[in-house]
Order: sequence, then structure tokens, then C-alpha cells
Amino acid sequence: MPDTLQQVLERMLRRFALRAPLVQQDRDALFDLPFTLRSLEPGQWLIREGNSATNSALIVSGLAYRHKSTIDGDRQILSFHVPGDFVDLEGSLLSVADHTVQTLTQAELALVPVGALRQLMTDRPLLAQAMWIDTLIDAAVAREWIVNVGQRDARGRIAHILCEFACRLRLAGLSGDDGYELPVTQEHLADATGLTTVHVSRTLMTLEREGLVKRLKRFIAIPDWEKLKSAAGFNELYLHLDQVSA
Amino acid sequence: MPDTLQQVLERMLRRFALRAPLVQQDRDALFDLPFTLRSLEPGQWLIREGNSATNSALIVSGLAYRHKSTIDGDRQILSFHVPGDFVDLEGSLLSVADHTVQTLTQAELALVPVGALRQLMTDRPLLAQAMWIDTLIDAAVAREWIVNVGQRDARGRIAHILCEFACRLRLAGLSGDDGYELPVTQEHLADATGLTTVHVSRTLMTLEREGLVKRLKRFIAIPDWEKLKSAAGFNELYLHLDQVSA
DNA sequence: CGGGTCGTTGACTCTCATCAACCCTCGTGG
DNA sequence: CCACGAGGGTTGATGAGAGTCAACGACCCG
Repeated sequence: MPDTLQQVLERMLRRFALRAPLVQQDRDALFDLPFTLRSLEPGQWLIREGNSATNSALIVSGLAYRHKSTIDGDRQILSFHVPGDFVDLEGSLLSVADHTVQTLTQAELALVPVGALRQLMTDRPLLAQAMWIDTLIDAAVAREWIVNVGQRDARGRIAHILCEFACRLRLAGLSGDDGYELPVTQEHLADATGLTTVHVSRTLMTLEREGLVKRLKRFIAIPDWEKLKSAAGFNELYLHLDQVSA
Repeated sequence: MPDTLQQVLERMLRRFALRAPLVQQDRDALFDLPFTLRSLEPGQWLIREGNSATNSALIVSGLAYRHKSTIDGDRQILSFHVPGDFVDLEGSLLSVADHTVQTLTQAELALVPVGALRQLMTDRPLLAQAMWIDTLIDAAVAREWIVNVGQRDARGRIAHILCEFACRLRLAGLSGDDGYELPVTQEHLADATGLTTVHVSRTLMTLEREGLVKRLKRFIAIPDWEKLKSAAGFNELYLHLDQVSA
């Protein structure tokens, strides 16, 4: 068992223990889940819209994202996922996926068969509750994204998504104090915010000129967190951090 | 026990039974949940952003909606809820609400204390799974809304939300074959779609001129379902109807 | 009858999309 | 080692879709 997998599992267990009074059997059952490690190249599919899932995936390293396409081929990104996230837990409960999940970078995944997950959910209700909360937070983030694309202008949208990345990457241990590496093209940002790549570029330039962010390739530095937060109207309540770390 | 409550409960039980092999104890436990019936005027609050919930609410009659406000006072509506929906199930699992829930019309609610719900979730894992699926569908709808505000133009957004209402109100038994009563102001539609009331008005007029909808006050008739669907790019997959009725 | 809420319409403005050119970087292969 | 091409990012010119401001009309209720 490679080191990082161990770390990710332990972090998950700590997270779950915050949410319900787990007993030793819960811990055992969680670690006894069957899984296969898989290493994927950037852009490979985990789930395809219209299919039913055979596995749920725990991200060990790398990033993934979910998206949907409209009839006329426009893509909307629905969420990004970081190491420690259980992607597509809903796949084990819903018969058919309504969206697609793809790796964003090279990634290592622990694939867990949905059958084993369902069994775990019925056998260990407290674990099920803890996992349920993962999906609830996921939903809360989705709702904040509705606000993002529905109410904020381009500057606010980009600022907001940068704030969200800052929080979530820090929690995943992928961010230093000075900033973070964001392995995402401007096209991804555009599809996540409902803007065009051209306008994302302009907006990032503006944010940079205003001193709200600094960039070095895809490394994002945030010189003044409070200023960026207020440009974004960012309120981290929706991340439910009390359910994620102590 | 008034007649409609009985109907709503039975419909809920049938829905849950689709999702997990419930046994008699599950049914009993569900019906033994303590609750208080409450009748609310339009615009009253069920949940307030920043508070923690003491009850979750099963809608017996009437409509409700969830929303969030940005710093500068813009409101984004996140979802609408119809009779039979369990609103804010997440309130029993998350410590603090990240959004507000309000009645849209006069409504009757069965309020269930979160403690009893949590107990039910641990005692009856299959019921918990069935309820979990409610929240997963809710999340799936939220993701489709991201697509709606992120990718579609005004005409598509309004057409899409009208399609969604058509499906959901029909399932709730609130729609005839000719159309449905939509007890929603254009301001609500605007806040749900990220448009202004002025533009919603214009867009509805356009849809009407095109013959895609007919209106009589707030009654919406859809002369040609296929045409409206295609104007909306509507694909009902995201509603996961197989998990809602047989 | 008067006042409030809701919806419609017009005139004007502005943000963001579109189209297009050009740049940089990096990997590949001759 | 350099040429080439692809992917990603920046910039400019122009245009369209939606926002803003304002007036007015319809309806409902006290």
C-alpha cells in the first residue's frame, strides 16, 4: 500500500469520525472495502453520462472534474475534485449517471465496486451517514455554483472559483501559504464559470492588474486574501468545513 | 389525519420502496416518526441561512423554494419544492444551513424533529438509503440548474424551467394534461434563472408568440411538448424518474 | 376609489460573446 | 539543432443579448 493511499484513507476516516460516533467495526469495515488501484492519464473517463457505474472512485492523487454537455455541444463543468474526494458515490445509489466524470491531470484512483459499497451502507449505518454527508456537501457546493454563474459578473465568478480552489486545495494538502498550483486551463475555467476563454483571460489579467492575484504559469498566488474574498463575495459557510476537519 | 397527508405519506412510501427492499419494520418506523402539522402563509421561513435546523419538513401541500443572497443583495433561487418533497433533509445531518427556505404559497407541512430523523437513519439503514437518494436527486437537479444558468440563453433557460415544472408538478399530481398552474411571479423566475424580471417578461412573450407556451394568468399550457423540449434542450434524465415512480 | 403588486413595453447602455490575428512554450521529428 | 505544429494564452475590433431606467397598464384588495 503506497504511502499516499494510506494518508488519504486515514484522512477520510478522520473526516468520517467527525460526523458520527464510529466504532471499531466501522473502521474495520471501511478498510476492508475491496478496491483496485488505477492510474489514469489526463482526460480519461471515469463515468459517462447515460451509463451506470460499476465503481465509485476515491481520488488518491490528481484532480478530476464532472461535466455535462448541452445539445449544441457547450460544456458546463459542474465540479472539481481533489485527493480524498469520493467521486460518484451517487453512482452506487442511482441507476444511471446524468453526467460525465473525467480526470483533469494524471491521477491515481482507488476503485470500489458499487456492490460492496451498497453492502457497507446497509451494514454500517453510521458510515453510511458519514458518506451521505460527503454527497450533501457536494450538493451545497453545486448550489453555490448556481449562485456563481447566476448572479456574479465575470470578475466575481473568477475570484470566487479561485477562493474555492484555495480552500479546497489547502484542505487536501495541495497548497502552500503563498498560493497553489492550479492544473486547469483557462478553457476549463471558462466552462466552469459560463464564460468564454477570451473573457476568462481578460478577467484574469484584470484581477492581476488590480493586485488581487499573481500568476506564474498556472501557479496562483493570493497577495491579499481578504481583498480577493470580498471581490468574490466569498463566504466559506457552504463548504461546511466543520464537517471536513477539526 | 387529513386525507392529503395520508396520500403524501403513501406516495413517499411507494417512492422509498422503489429504492430499497423495505421490510415491515421500515414502514412502521417511517409512519411512527413524530411530526407536527403546520400551516404557513406565503413567504414564511422554514430555514434561515446560518441557523441550524430543528426540523425537516415534508411538504403536504403548497410550494416552497430555497435561495441564497449575495453580498450585494441579489437573490438566487436554488430550487423549488412540491408536495411530497422532504425539504432540508440535510438539515438533520449538517450543523448549519447555508441557504434559506421559504414557502412560495400557502402551504401545509409536516415538521419532523431532526433528532428523530437521525435516529431513524441509524436504526433503519434501508430507509436512510431511500432518503439519501432524495438528496441525491436534489443535487442532480441543482447541477442541471448550473447548466441552465451557465450555458443557455434566456429563451432556453425559461423553456427549461417550464419543462422541469411540467415534469415535477405532474409527478406531484398538480398538473392536468393541458398544462399547469404555476404560482410563481416573474421575479421568482428571474431569480431562478439569473435574469431580470424585465427580460423574463420579454422572453415569455417571445415564447408565447412562437407558440411554445400559452398563458392565462399564471396557468401555463404547452401546446407542443416536443417543441418546447427542444427549445429548452431538456433531457429528463437528470430527474431520475425511475427512482420516483414506476 | 386609491394603493400595492405584478407584468409589459420602450429607449438606452454595457457586459460579454464572437471573430480573428498573433504570441509563447513545449514536444517531436527530421 | 532547428523547423514545425499543436495547445494554450493574449489582444483588438465589432456586435448581440441582456441589464437598467422609466413609464404605464392590469388587477386585486381594503
